[in-house]
Amino acid sequence: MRYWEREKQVLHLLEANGAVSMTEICAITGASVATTRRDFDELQKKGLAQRTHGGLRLPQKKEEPGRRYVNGTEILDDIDREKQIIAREAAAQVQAGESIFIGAGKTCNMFAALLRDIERLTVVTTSVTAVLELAECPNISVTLLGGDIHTGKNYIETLDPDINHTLRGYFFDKVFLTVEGVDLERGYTVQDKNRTGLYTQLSRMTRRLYMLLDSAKFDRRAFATMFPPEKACRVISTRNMPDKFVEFYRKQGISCTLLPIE
Amino acid sequence: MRYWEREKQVLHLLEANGAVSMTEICAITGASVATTRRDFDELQKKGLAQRTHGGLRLPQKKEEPGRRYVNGTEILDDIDREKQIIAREAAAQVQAGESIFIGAGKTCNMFAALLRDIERLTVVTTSVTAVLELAECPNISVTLLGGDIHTGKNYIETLDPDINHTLRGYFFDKVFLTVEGVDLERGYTVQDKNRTGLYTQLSRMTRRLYMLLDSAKFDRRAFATMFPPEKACRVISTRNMPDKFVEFYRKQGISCTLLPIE
DNA sequence: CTCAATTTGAGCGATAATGAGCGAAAATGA
DNA sequence: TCATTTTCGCTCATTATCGCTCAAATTGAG
Repeated sequence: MRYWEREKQVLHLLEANGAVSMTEICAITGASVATTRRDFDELQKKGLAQRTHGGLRLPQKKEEPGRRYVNGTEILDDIDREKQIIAREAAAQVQAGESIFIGAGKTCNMFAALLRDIERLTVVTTSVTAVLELAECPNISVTLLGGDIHTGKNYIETLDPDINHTLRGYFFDKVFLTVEGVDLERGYTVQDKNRTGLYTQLSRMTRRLYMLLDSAKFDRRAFATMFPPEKACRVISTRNMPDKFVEFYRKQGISCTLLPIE
Repeated sequence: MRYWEREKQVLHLLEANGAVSMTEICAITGASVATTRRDFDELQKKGLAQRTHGGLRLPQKKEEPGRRYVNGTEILDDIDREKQIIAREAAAQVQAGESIFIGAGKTCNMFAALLRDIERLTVVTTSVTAVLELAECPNISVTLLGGDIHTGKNYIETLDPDINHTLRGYFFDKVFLTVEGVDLERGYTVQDKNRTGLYTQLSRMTRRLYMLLDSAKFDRRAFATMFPPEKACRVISTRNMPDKFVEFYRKQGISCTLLPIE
């Protein structure tokens, strides 16, 4: 049986059942598992099916662009669980009447969602998703900084390379940021260079700069460097933080909260 | 039975009964409890179900305060149907490569959602909800103007009384706005006075200012006046527009599209 | 026919899925 | 409340599948 015949067969069965198994197809087409495997790879490459262990399934309905269910706080894996624990600790630091800045990222979304009951809170942010968490809270005054929309996996943020003049005259009791990576040599790094200007400026506009770092951030380098790791700030992370970072922060005298992972 | 078959079975039964038991599924699929347990974990991780002792339940959709599901495009009544028709006509006016401004409101949300496939579109807006509709379209450059967050029934917008300096240097091919009310004496009126400055400025920054007016807007007065009704602009509305408005616009030589309500 | 390119099949260690067993925790019922 | 039963979470051994490479078979061109 030639490969186009096999492909036709596979697609037919796939259409009918929603999924087919490797052994099933091998039996029907008479081809070896190696060949069937290659067929499956091919079909996946064409986007006609999706490979699974032991078989193929119909490609999941693609959500329309822009219509994606915006949910930047859902816990999907262990790293998300870490983020949630970190967000809780960060939220515990915020008190009524304070003015804070919130960065963009999933941890920050979770963090924002935990602030709803704090009285007379003033929040400034570049995160559209964080705004969604707080928009309807009458006790919280939310200001969204403007700029071009950039979309990450779990967040939407605004980026404005000339943002600094907008911030003039503000002072924050606390600033909460996440980054894409931390590295002892390169420091805190982010993917978009337009963020570095804002974040660096923010570090000068507060006495309490919190970095929220889950364990996926350590020893990773993103494109643009913001500031060196010894820059004075407070770190909230989990016990998964590698020893060399723990030691480094301790040596620098930087307050470093390591939360247990329940 | 492979795991995708089990998943299909489980989801099917879950949909039908609202809950399934572990032993039940084990019997049906022929898999061991260990495997079924893992399946359940997987489904919970995907957010498709919620684990309980001895089984699975449908995830309860809880509406936390502030976490209200932001859906600014849902059609709930006849007025919404009008808005949808108006939005479609407005979207038909937009061409590839243009730069447009979108205001805040349900009609504008619907309008934004219809722009996703237009190539090389530049969108500037104060509507956070409109941004959500367009954020993930790579063909569209979206800029969100900053400001304080204000929440309406069907939208979230930013308001900045000093916005005008940010707009300096921009020019829009078309500007699409809605208002809270139109009145032949008072003109276009909105609830928040901070919007009038921006909207008045916008009317000077384009040659094509479209007003999107459903029939609930006529003969209503909101708090703040923006500009008089004879101010040059194009109107998109439905045949429900009262005759005196039709006559007025015609006398003023203002282009006025009256759409049939299907 | 020869030779190269493509397609297929087989073997290999690595990886993922599965099933069974065990102590701990939770639900059940007196 | 306490004892019993069920379920849970976890680990470990087993099995199936995966990804890969290399050899054999098939195909097509000169």
